Amino acid sequence: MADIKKVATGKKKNALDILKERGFIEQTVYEDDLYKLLGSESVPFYAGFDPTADSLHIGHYIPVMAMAHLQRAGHKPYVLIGGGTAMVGDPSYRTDMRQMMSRETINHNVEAFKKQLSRFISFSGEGAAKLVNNADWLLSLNYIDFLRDIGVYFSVNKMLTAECFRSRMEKGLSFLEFNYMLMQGYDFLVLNQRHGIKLQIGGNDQWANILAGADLIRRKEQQDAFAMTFKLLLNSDGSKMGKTAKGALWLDAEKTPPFEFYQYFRNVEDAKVGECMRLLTFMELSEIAELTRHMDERMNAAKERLAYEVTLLVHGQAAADEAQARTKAAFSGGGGELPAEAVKASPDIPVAEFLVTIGQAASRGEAKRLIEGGGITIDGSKVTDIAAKVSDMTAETEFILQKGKKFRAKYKLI
RNA sequence: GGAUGGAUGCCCGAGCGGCCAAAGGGAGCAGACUGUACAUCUGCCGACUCACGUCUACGGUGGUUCGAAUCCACCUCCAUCCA
Repeated sequence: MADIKKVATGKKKNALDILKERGFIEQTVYEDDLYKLLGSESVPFYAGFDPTADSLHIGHYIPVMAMAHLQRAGHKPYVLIGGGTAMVGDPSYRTDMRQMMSRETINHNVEAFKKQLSRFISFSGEGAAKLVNNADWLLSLNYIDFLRDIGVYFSVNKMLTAECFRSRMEKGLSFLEFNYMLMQGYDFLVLNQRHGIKLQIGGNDQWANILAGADLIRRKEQQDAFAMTFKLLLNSDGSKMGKTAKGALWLDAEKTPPFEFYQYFRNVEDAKVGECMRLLTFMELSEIAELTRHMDERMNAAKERLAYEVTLLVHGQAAADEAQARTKAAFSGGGGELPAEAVKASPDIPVAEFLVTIGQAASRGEAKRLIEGGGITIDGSKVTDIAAKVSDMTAETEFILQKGKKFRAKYKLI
């Protein structure tokens, strides 16, 4: 990982160039002016996060990395927690209305966010990042004042042309949700007035909302305000990257164990490895180019590196090392280094039932189907009889069980 | 407030009295091919049972019927049109 201070004090490169060459940028406004601004002074900027869960997930990763790059280039990050807006729910690109949240839940989530964010951006020292919560100004808003001071600047006609609302016109959109754009625009205005923030960044799905704020500042305050949105990580079939069977890929070790997290990146498709490295790690571009030069099995080395780097950033060195070691043990044969998991069961337990016990099958029926499909191997020999007991397969009480190609673990019966 | 249409398995979606644990697609899991990739192909895909089979499921509650996801009544929620 690059040293923050060294980068910050070294010969400064324009942050926009850094983000551009790594492939972050999707859209900007007044790009030339923004470029000059970023090149001439330390610019306070912000990105908003909805505290709708108690962990960030991979979808937040890119804006967070962008914040880190900007901070390293000498700009000052503000993390806006949407404690107030979360009580409304962002309608953007959603087919259903979101659940509204209580203040307690939101506060709990904010704490969790800060902890995770501090791995990427610094909350102390010079240019420290700051956390702000829009509940602080949104909750005390007076409706009439808001309509008069802010409402006048918004054209409903214009709002309706925004893609995020248009797609909702068929399904239905409540007035509550319709106001989300005004509130988010207001956030930008407040932050501009209080902290001199001139730039909002975010995912491209936030483009309309970010623009609303920048426009509001330009019209109401006659001041420059800029917007920047980032690419979304997509699989080559166009689906969002980071979806797993269990839902999102979380940055929280409890929700997505580091090993699983590591494996996700170990398995990204070849074509996306370079992109992931540029967007999700601080690796040098030249090194990335070198590692991803060959589109064949040499790609595996690049994927190992990617998985390691990303896990290191998110979970720290110990977790990254462990994930790597477990991977070696599980996939490079052997198994001596695999830690054995103790399971309370007799050697006479049927294999099918054992699979259910260890959580590798949801029901005995599924376990039997797995065996019928030839997916289960114990100590190297395939289980072929659905009624087989563990003791039929091995005389040992400690053995290696494989399910398919990707699951391999050692168990000890007690 | 009125009229009409709708609610089906993890998701989308067909079924419209017995042949329905419910077509088709997606997701998922396993197998083949590989490089722990992508794409492709094959199988599986409610629970329990070795199995015959049994149970639980088509928004909710009742009803008609030998038999209901399918018909009827009421309720809940959603959409469209009219006011």
